[in-house]
Amino acid sequence: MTATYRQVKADLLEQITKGAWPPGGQMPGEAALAAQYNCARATVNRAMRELVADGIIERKRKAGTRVRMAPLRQARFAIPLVRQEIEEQGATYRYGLLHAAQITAPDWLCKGMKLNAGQEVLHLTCLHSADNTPYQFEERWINLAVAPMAAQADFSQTGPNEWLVAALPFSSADISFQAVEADDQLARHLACPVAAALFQVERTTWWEGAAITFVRLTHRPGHRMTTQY
Amino acid sequence: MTATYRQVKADLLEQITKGAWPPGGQMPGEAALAAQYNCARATVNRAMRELVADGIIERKRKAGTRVRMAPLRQARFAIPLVRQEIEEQGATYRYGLLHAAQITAPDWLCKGMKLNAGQEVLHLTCLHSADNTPYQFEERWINLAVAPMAAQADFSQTGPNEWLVAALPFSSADISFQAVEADDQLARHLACPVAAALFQVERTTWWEGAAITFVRLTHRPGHRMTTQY
DNA sequence: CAGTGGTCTAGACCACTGA
DNA sequence: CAGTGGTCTAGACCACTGT
Repeated sequence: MTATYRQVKADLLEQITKGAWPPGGQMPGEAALAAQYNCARATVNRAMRELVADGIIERKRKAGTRVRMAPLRQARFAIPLVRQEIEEQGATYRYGLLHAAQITAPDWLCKGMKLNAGQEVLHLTCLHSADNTPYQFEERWINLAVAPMAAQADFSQTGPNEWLVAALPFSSADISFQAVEADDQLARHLACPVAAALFQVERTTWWEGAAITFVRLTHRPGHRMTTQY
Repeated sequence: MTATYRQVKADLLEQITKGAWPPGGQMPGEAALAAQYNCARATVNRAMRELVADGIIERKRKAGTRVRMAPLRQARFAIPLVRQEIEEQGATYRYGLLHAAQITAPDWLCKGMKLNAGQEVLHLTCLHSADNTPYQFEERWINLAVAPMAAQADFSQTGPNEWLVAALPFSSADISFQAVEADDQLARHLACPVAAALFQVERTTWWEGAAITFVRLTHRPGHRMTTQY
């Protein structure tokens, strides 16, 4: 009876769960397992590579494979596009551009985006609504040195995020999540009391080493971000 | 000149980034690419499987491979153990158990953990400090039906999380993140003003379909969770 | 039904690294 | 330096699914 890599992976996971090899303990080598499962070494290899990706085991050449001491707890979460997020809840999405202006990047922004002092950026503020109630307030700065075409783009109908995703699809980013108290501006736009606790996401997006955009997304009170692992 | 799967992956990514195949557009099949890169089909296959995992492309049998319309934006983040998180910042970790009691699960908890009404749970509150200032307030409920040994465990020296990780290492979980206003209890324990905005994590941990524990971790003001993608 | 990706194999060579 | 995982190959069969 030969085994598929899925079966091998599942069985190994079960053995680990049952404690066949204690955390930190060494597991048999690929060759041994291949013999045991009556399959090719490549099959065992794939199963074990996935277990590494899942944070269950660690492998080192010569040293062999070990069960992780503390299982690496990690989760993936989707970075949502506001429009999708709202529409998936069955609500009507509405977008409004509140303000747009070309300005000289302030110091704090230059630091975060690694801009040269005096760099021109496009500053936007927008509001995303669900069923006509404020859902997310967006404040964004776009680096005009990297994305000069943003100066001509029309953000009155479509959010800058959707424009950017279309214009520069594949990029990397730093993200941070935090809780903030609503200041006057946030309270006004999100129709909530001043000092309400708000969930805020900040994201700096990079394109070939240069920052394209920094965005601060502030959600209405009670917003939750959820995921599983 | 043959190519490794890394080279193939990198080159495909570059082609995609350059727009060689527009979003939604079809890419060449594995056989064609293998010929083009002068490598085995398995090599191309591995490269493309990783691009799928990265959310860049979509593949279907017979239909072929396409560049994703909207690149799947997703990020991984590590679920930290408070102790590690604090020690990595170079601070001294201190743990304190504030309260422990066996109680009957309240209704709202039964819903979240899918418990039978009247189920006994262990309720704990703890404080994690960094350099002797409050860092994270933990409120936890443990399902004694699934983890009866928790009733005998000593949580006065070690946090329940570390105990659980050791006792039941591999499990799945639902997580949610949100901003909350400090109530009296939180303000007292975290030494912050009432109504301060706090970053809160809630996590339900499952073991073979049954909830082991529900935990609510509330961080001191200003806490940020960060990651990259 | 036919084309595409999914997976397996048996064997090979290589790179890293612990003993 | 020797053992372990990392990767590649050439070929094969299979499963799914669009046409």
